[in-house]
Amino acid sequence: MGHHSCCNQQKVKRGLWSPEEDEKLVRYITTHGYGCWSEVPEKAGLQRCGKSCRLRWINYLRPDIRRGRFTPEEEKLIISLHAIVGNRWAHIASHLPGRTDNEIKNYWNSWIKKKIRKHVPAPPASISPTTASPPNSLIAAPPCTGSTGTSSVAGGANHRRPLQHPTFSCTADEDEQHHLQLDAFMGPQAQAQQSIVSCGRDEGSPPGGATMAAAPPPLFMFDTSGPLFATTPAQEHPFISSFTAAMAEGGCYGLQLPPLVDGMGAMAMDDHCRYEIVEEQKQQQQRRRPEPELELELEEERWVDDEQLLMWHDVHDELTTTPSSNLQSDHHSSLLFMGPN
DNA sequence: AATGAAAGCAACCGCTCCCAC
DNA sequence: GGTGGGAGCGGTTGCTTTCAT
Repeated sequence: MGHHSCCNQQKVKRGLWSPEEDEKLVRYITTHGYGCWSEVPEKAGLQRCGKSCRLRWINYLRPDIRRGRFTPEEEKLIISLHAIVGNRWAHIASHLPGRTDNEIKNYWNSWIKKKIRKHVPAPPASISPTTASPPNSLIAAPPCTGSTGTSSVAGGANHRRPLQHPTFSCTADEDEQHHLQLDAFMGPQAQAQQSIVSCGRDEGSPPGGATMAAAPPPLFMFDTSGPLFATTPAQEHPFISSFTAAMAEGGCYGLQLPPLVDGMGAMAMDDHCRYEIVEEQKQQQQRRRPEPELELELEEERWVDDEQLLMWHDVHDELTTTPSSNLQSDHHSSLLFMGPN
């Protein structure tokens, strides 16, 4: 435990910020900038550590901060991005102007909690590969599985309390409408889920347990349970066809998505290379095979649609221009797609 | 009206990365 | 190449607010 080195050197105040402290910090940064956060407290006359000042500024005092409820568009974006990059809140936040990673993280975590709670009453029998859910509904595993990964938008009866933010307030009916819209958005993805078969979860994510929260299923996956590069009927899904066509047109890697991280392009080598990679993926999958109900849930939640494809391109463009050192996510490494060939 | 539970949110903690030396 | 400090990030905690009974 203990505090940061910058906090040990002086007696620092902790806890909530007072308006006076906020004012001091804002006044200082707006006039001097924040070249070195460790120097900010002293120069601004605050008895806080630099990290605390930074956090306060970034999460609350920044002039461009946008507060209030997430719009449906923002929610969609968060969901899509989370499916792609996982718990990289700062990265997700970079796609939502005015939103902070902390805010998105809090939103996501509370959303996950709602989802889990919603499914607590569901008897185990309801989790059946063929009967568990209506077409547009996605299933959450019971809490004992600890599954909190990428997930559906749980609309319907389970509802939020009235909005508290004055800038984005709405009535309960509007709130309901808001989430119905979100459900409508999520529907096609659930329908497309059969297009995808699985492989490659985050390294180090054991089956079940809370770590699933940090290891959402990748957006694109491939089947390692059958013959190498076997085509599944599901791959005939229109999305897949259009997707592979787009890949071909874009001069991408043929059977694979363009790499999200540096070095992944090397995976598009020869068959021998691919074979080794797939074998490795198989072994990893064996090590972390989910429990049956979890597996079902993951299957339920594999969804893609054209909008996600566009999102994927955006993110890919960004990630491929970002130094790989900033993108160590195993999540990215699992982002492969094997086409119908 | 009182009280406990749930939800929302701000802030802290610990870790990793980056960079200067 | 090794080291230390600063910055940034994700996970977690705990306080406040709101809801339900």
